[in-house]
Amino acid sequence: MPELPEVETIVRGLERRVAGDTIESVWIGSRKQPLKSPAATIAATLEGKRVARVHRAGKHIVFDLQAPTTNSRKPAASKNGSAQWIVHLGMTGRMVVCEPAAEIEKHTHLIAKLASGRELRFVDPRMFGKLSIHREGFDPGGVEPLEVSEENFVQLFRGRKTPIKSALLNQKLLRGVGNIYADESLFRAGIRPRRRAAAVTRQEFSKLHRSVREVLREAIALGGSSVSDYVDADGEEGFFQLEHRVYGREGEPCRVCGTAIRRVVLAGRSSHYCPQCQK
DNA sequence: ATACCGACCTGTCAGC
DNA sequence: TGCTGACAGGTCGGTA
Repeated sequence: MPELPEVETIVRGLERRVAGDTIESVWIGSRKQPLKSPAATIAATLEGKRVARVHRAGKHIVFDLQAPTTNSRKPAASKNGSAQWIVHLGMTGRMVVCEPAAEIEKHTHLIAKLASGRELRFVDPRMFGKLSIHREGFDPGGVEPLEVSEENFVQLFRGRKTPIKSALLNQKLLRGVGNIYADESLFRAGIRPRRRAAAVTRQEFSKLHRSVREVLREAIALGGSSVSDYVDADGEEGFFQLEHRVYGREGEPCRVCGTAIRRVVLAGRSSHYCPQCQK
């Protein structure tokens, strides 16, 4: 489901709705698949903590947790009291903020009861999502596409023999770009997905750097892409799917030149491009 | 290093 | 109506 713009939209919604709230108790389902840390560790870490901030690192949602402030001054409290809850939504994961009375959806794997009376739920049918706990300073590696300079961007890919699209999807290089935004960025930059990164010119990299950031910014502004079932923390759909120029448009006319959009499989993923506009 | 493939899961949709 | 196969926003590990 979620790439950088979708996760960013969800994070903004969560920050607005649960930051400052306190997690009173946690229920975790019996499925082990979504858990990267043991259920007992997750539950024990979340319970009693205040959600100080919700932010994003690549496609990961990061909840900064802190122990509630007390009157007593314990030197160790601030150190032991902080932790991070990391949520990766995989393909179909969703974070839902709702009233306790709301029906518990199938594939609900975690429910956190909040002091405000609401609940924060993690729902994920395919269970490719992952929940984990980190002490502090979580870093998934890679650089943020919206922060990287053109120089550093070029350095990431220079000389690699891998197809440029595979490189864009490599989260250890650039974090947050997934299948949709890789295809859309390459279209705007006029580069075919199979081109070797090493064969991309400096000028094309410059264009790609701009395209990636432009596509991500526009997508965030429209609340992400709702292709099948994506909704944000408020249950709202995004609208960037209406702006897709190649993704999911196999056989349809290119919006620029009218040529039929092609689909090929690259690294096991559907890849869409215009054979006329992209070289 | 790199690239391809299956595995991990469930759901949906097109075609017969 | 129901079966089958292809496909889905992601990542990991194995193998050549």
